[in-house]
Amino acid sequence: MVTKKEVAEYAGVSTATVSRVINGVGYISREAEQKVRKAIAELKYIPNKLAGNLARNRSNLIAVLVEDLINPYYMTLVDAMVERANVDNYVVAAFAIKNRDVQRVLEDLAANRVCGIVNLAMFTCDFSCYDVFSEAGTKLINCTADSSMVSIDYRTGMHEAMAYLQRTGHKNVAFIAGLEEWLTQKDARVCCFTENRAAYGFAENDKTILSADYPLSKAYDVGFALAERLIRANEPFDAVLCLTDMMAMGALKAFYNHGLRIPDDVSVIGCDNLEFTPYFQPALTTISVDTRAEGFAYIDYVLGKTDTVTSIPTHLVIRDSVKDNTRG
Amino acid sequence: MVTKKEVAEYAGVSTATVSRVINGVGYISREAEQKVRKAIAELKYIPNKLAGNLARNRSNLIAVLVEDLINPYYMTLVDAMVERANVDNYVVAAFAIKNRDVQRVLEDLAANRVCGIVNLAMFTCDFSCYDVFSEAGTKLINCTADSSMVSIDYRTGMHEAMAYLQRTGHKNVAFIAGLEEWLTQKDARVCCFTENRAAYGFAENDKTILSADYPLSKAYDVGFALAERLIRANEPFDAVLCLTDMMAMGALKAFYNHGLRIPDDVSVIGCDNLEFTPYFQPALTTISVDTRAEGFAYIDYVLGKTDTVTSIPTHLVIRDSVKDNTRG
DNA sequence: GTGAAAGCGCTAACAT
DNA sequence: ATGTTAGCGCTTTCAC
Repeated sequence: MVTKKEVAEYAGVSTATVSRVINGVGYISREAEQKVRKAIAELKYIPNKLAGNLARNRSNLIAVLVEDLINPYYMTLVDAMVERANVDNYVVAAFAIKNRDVQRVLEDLAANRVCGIVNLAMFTCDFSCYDVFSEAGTKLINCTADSSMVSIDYRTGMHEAMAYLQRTGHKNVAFIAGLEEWLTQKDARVCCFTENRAAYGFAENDKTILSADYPLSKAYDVGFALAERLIRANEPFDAVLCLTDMMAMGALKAFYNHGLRIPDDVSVIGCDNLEFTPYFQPALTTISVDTRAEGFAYIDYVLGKTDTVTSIPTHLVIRDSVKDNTRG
Repeated sequence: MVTKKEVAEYAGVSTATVSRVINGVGYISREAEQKVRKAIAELKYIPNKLAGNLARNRSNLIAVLVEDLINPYYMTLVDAMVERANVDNYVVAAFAIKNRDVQRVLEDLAANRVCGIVNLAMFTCDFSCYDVFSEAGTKLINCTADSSMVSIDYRTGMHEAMAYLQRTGHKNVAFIAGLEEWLTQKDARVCCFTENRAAYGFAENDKTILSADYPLSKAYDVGFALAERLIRANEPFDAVLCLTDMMAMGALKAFYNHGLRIPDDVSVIGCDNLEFTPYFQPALTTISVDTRAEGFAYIDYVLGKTDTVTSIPTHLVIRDSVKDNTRG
């Protein structure tokens, strides 16, 4: 493969000049630029990023840690990140944490001198793991106890959802949270719910806030299991909030299996607004998160374009899974 | 960060010796190995792959080209590839082709000297694009007109599905193929169907083999649209084969909207056995592809562990979306 | 068995 | 405005 040196010789200039036109940095004469561009085109020169990365001791690889690659929410996010990173010629690779030794993965990332790590997985890990990265100046997101630079404003969407349930005459709202107990109590969606349910006229029944072991188990399995638990619990409920759309998918199935009609017998609201939720049966009413903005924010931070915390908007998307009890 | 040289000095040997113990190549005395391992541990040495990649002019990056990152089938595949690649310390990154200039993506891959490209997307591209890679010895899958090294044996699964539909008394089987006309006619699943439908006693009605523009449009949208078209076509059908599970998802919704009950009014069979198809309503009967084997095969080929063509098995998974017409 | 040294292709500081 | 050159950290050949 043709090297920068060959291009330089072909164009009758030095490698530094070639670098300058490629990186668009420093002064170049119109004439020199012409010659270099011509040489690049004619020799079909393709810069070797491997060498560049080594020289500046920093790769153009951004790592995203996810629980599992099939999760549509994370992948929507990754999609947005890829898009944003690409405009600056960075590549993002997703690393699935599940079933793998986290320590080993991190060593891999260190070995490849990734320039940033976005942790989308909720695994727990001794923070000391990350020393090597902070030393190296790697940009970290959600990796340490530091307050995150990107925060999702779930409260707006939650309030819209709760107001909507109130308006449509619901009284007993259950919450399929799915996370482990201690995580459930920290989740912004759940907190917003427990803090405000009284104000919206909902019963304050903690027995209908259900925890499990997501993301250890798959979201739809968790949703299914918790919906069954809810049914068996014999507590009143006329609506169910689900932490994620995939949990809602499982819950829908469980209700269906038990002969409960949605939304006639029970209303369901999801969260994430995954692209295929309109195809759920019934089409799911859900809280939409601006994942594009979220993904962009992560990359902008990693690339040093932002250093203020970004708030990601959410809002309720109304479809067919909530019944209006105030009408016949 | 500590370098190989520092390790060498600390251990009182040369860098070459350190390399040897790390790569497990060449002769090393028991004693030297001890010292080196000790030095590595104490200095917390992490090899710099950037430098290694440059020196051997070949990265440890395997690129996977996909239509879009949210497609669960592709991501299941990518998941398997990641797993397999990781045992040899290779990293795989997925590149979404949609909405991006393919040429630009390929240049990116070339610039990063990826060691292999697995093309899972069905985009069309002048094969000359790939010259630069074959020159460089990059392993290519599904990138040129060459017969692929990995082939999915859809015929087995299709025969099982057709036999099952025959056994359960179906006569008019439609096929939601979704691809463009010319691709539909080349698809192994569709071909198997048209070649054998008569043998299974199904009507030979080409009007119920439906094409569209997948993957340009989303699979569920295509499935939805084609199911509607099928309903309006006024051709008889008592069962519908779908090219993919996601198309089936859309089709299910369309049938439901038109008051058709599945499987009572029409039977549906999907393909791929996505992990959440049990949660479709009804739970989807579908042709399962061994995606794990498929992903492994791709990586094994890229890593030069295989050079014979691998055949990936498929089989029918029976759930609740097909009615047994032979019983009451 | 082990070490010395010549690259790999590029960047960036410095010189001109 | 352009050229020179010393690394970046590792691999690998060749000599000992």
